[in-house]
Amino acid sequence: MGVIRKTKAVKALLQLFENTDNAMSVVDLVKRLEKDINKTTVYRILERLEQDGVLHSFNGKDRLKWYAKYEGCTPEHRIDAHPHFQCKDCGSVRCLHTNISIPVVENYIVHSAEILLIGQCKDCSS
Amino acid sequence: MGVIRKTKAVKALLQLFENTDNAMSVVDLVKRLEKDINKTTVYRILERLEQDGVLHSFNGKDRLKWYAKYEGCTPEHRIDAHPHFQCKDCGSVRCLHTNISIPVVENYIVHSAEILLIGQCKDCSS
DNA sequence: TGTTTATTGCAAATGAGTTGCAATAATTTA
DNA sequence: TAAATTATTGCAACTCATTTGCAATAAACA
Repeated sequence: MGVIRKTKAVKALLQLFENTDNAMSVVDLVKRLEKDINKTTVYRILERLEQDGVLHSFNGKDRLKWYAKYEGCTPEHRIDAHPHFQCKDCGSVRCLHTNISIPVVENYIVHSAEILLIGQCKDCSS
Repeated sequence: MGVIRKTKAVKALLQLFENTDNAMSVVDLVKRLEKDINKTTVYRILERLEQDGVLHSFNGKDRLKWYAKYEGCTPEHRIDAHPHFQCKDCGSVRCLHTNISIPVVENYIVHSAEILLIGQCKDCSS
């Protein structure tokens, strides 16, 4: 578990996650930071932050890579994973704090689970 | 619900799904059929077959599009979705016939769920 | 048969994510 | 503190799955 240097770029990225529980796609993050940070750097910082347990990543229905704050779960203990919800109208993604138990499956050793619920968020259904 | 013409290309594709319960990635299907069917055509036939309820698609951990036979579930009734399992060693994907109940989530209308379990398959763990 | 409609192939485009490399910045060591 | 080592960043070019436009062909229908 290396130490992450709090460079200017790292700080700028972390700041975007500070005031929200929303997940953000890398595409979106790259766009928001493109004036200050290079695309490649964004990808690499996110990778480091995930390795260090600050963020976690998963794939959206849109097949983009999404990141959100890690909030407690350890990499070894992801089987009772929290689901993510993606709104099919606006595309936004949130971590849900409902834990879903994954049953033991015969013939398969399950290490982790990615649960993506798809539907409509509050804003888009009203 | 349109009728799918059983063209030569459609038949060739369906045949690949006939004797297996495995899911197949589009990349793999394209490769297997490249002598006879154009890549674009493969993509389009798969789309049609999904619209017609013959196949269903989902995303793998590898961010590829995967297809498998549909087996009973209707598009309107996917909430108690069956999970898919992807082996992180060999990359193979299977539909599991274990139904997982998705809890009702406040503030979100859940239409469907994508549950991907990641781990080791029988072949790779022995 | 002639006309409309669906299917296919091809080439080129799109766009997310990655790689190699040189430049810079931070840290360590002498 | 300066030199040496190590980590971070930017840039350009690349990879590769998926999509698009368009013309050619095949099937269905009148």
